[in-house]
Amino acid sequence: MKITKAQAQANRERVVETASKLFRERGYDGVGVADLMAAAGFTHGGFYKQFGSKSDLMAESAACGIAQTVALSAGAEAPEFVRYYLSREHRDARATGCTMAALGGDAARQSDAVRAEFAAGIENLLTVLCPEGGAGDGADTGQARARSLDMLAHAVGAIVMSRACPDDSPLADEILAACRDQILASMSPSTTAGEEP
Amino acid sequence: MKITKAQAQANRERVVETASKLFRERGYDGVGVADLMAAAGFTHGGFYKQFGSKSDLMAESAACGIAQTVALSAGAEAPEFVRYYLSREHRDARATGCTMAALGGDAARQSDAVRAEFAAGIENLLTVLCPEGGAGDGADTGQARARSLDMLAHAVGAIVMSRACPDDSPLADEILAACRDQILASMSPSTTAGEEP
DNA sequence: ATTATCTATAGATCTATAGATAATGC
DNA sequence: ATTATCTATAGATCTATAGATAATGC
Repeated sequence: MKITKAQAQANRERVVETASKLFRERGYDGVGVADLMAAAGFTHGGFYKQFGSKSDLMAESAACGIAQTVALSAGAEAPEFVRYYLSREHRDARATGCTMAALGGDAARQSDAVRAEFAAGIENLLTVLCPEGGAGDGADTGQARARSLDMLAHAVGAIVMSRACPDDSPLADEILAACRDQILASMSPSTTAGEEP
Repeated sequence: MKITKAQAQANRERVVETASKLFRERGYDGVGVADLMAAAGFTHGGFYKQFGSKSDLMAESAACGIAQTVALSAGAEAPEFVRYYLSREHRDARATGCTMAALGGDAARQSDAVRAEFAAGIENLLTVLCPEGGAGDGADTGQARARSLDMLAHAVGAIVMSRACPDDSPLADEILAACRDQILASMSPSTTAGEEP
């Protein structure tokens, strides 16, 4: 019943990826260790040789999930990304969609370790969404960073609110459309400069 | 051990209000029936004479919680409400703050009955946020309604994202400030008309 | 010999129900 | 007599641990 070291490492990664999806689908409290290990193809006893606790895995799987969103957004133009993020397809694909939208509310009630991974994920996403806002400390870079944070929270809120409505609810689609139009409109006039007086 | 009919009704309402707060603080799965009844001052056995199931109570307490936010926003000017909603005080007061921000993510994984209460609550909030968008079907009322939905999702997203960061994280405050400034700026030029070409 | 995984289980939950208790309201 | 609440408990979870098993890797 024992396999190679490399296989063991791959098995561990499979557990993290499976957890990342199951948690997004059912929430942190909606997935038991036994459930999760069975979904990854193991028995639950082995879990505690791979991870210190369920909470440790939650932090690791959050980092894994957010990294997927960062990788996805790195290859896309901003409006293209917004159109995907605010789509019905993304809203309805909870298990593979954005971790912040699926688990942001749960994260608020988790350990600081889990929330630190969320914060780190947001910072990583910022370096991709606004590369110019990374280093430096001027008013322009601060402005770009603020606008990216605002856009991100705006998009996350749209998905959260849309998913909180019943399936096939017109309101759910209305929320997505309203936010998508508004975010795209706020981006088109000028991507970097603000419109404050 | 029996009390008057009026007292029994008051007791039932106390359970709903206690649930509304405890759920916002710890999530739907974070509060057991025994916990909840003890917090309201009862033993857990009585719960099932008051409610059909825990899920029934979740729907009822969601309606109760959202009604509080509707009542609060009804008495305030829009910018005043935005400044309160996007404040650190509101973010840190989970048990008494907005139910949609606290439980929107959880609601997505609950029964259609729970989500129907969320949708109804959003509609109620809309009649308060944009009275002009209620009846009628013209382009202007549709625009006002879309802008209100957008503003609501935007504000909810800001609270969700801010709470997902560690306590005392600078990023958590930065998200609030960025969204507050952006929402206020988007409101000040013209409240009803859009800025599309 | 080491170690990745499995079997079995302890101990603590959680939802829901059954029957007892005691005060209201006819 | 009715009924709001309480006591006690069933049955199903859930996290975590202990010890067995069997293949790797020295």
